[in-house]
Amino acid sequence: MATGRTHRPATRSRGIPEATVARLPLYLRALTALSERSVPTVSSEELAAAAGVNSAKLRKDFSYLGSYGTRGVGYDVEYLVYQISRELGLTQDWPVVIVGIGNLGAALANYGGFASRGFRVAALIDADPAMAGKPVAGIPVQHTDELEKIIKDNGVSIGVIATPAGAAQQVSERLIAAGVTSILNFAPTVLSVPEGVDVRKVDLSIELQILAFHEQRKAGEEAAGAGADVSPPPLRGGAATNRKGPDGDVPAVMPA
Amino acid sequence: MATGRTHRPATRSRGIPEATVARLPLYLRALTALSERSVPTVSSEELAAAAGVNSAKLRKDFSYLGSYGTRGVGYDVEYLVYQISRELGLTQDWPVVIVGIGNLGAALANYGGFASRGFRVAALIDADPAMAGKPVAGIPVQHTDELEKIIKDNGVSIGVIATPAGAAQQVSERLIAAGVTSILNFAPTVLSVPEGVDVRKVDLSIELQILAFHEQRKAGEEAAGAGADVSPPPLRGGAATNRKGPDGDVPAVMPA
DNA sequence: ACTTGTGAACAGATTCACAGCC
DNA sequence: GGCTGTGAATCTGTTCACAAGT
Repeated sequence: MATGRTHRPATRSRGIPEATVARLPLYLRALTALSERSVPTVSSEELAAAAGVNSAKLRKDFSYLGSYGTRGVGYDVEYLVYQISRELGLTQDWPVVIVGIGNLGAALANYGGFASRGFRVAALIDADPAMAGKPVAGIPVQHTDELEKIIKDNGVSIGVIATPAGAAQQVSERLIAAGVTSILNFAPTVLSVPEGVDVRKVDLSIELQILAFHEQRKAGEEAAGAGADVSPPPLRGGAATNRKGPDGDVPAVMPA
Repeated sequence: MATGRTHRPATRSRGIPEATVARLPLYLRALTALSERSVPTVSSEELAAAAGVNSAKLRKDFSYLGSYGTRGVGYDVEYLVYQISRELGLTQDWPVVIVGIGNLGAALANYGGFASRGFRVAALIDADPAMAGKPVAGIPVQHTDELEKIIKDNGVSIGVIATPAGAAQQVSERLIAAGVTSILNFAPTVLSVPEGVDVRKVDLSIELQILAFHEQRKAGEEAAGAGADVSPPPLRGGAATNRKGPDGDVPAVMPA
């Protein structure tokens, strides 16, 4: 097995940190906006502001791609747009399929930013026979039975799952068996997939819960600042070790 | 222990790492499923598998919340559901507004997982006067003019932005001015907000671009393993230092 | 015997701060 | 003078491995 070194940073300029990869699309968007306004060059400071990050981070990120700037001047906008696009693999067109054309699937199909940047909706797939043939966003919906054929005929390697949670795992298995190796999952489930398949998930309720956590904390600090006590009735003593409510403690959530 | 120390880990059990917070909703979902199947206890190993993480990470995460397990046995499902819910602030109900009732906004409004877990759609808001009064997901859409009043009357602190990119910044400013302190942004823009306001973003095209990056890399490694050359025409020499195409290099993207 | 809880080691990401080049 | 590129320092997160508790 001399191949497939997925872990080590390889020789050198390969092995861009994951955190950097996740920011490249952000930079690309900001650069595209500058390009449309025909701005020729931009400093790390300006670009960082536009992308919502700090400039040291941006420079470090770019340093993984190569030395694409000019000291004392900044970065050439067009040049960088090309380099980042290439690094992200957007100089080629990726056909994607969307499975599950409910409200969300339809919204995704209609989303413009799709086509604009290297992606093409190759097909819409839904399990409901009544949907078959109906056009959504100008593309006729096809039945799940056709899934394997569609994937193969179009050389699709990226699939978007927008089905109900219950169907997602099975859909992912069919996609993968047919040749898909990257999945964007909107269904609120953990997908289990074989080694080598990438999954990214987008989950509304998780995001809201994270916001709620911080929101609650803000309320608590505010109250503390004003002199009120933060934790009124529920447990959690102040002692460092040996907490844990023994048993009379789970208040009105459902248990016995 | 004066007031509002937002940065240091405080005395002790405050200061749950951000990465842990982001996983709590995942654990909660897995636990809820177990709870529905009336499973009384679960080991870190089992729960970790269900949540798609490894067990050491899960135990470490839980250790930030307190000692809620029993050695040799595992965790009590109901008890943990309650503790995590409380930690996330889901024992109270959070009213949220959705601004921008296009395809996506409607999909979000219809999304069930919303109401189920501590969130309540208090209002739908859209700038199109033609939408006003129309019910979406059983809730009548209200006009943007009412935004401030709606936020204040309902004590909304979490807003969801599903408008086009161009409107998002302005909408966020109005939400914040009216009292919102957490925003979930689906518009493909960087929002700039004052200190103390939390923003999380969900961006389809960023996720796809990250997948494309890995997809491209897979294709490259495969080719390399098979003996083919990875980088056919474009630049990027192999030399370690002193790269950067001097000027005849930007191939057919748009520049001069 | 089994599983949690956690220090300690490790790995990854961010920030600092400045040398190097325009 | 101004701005990039990057080592070094720092911070955050993950994994290991085992002592402690049931």
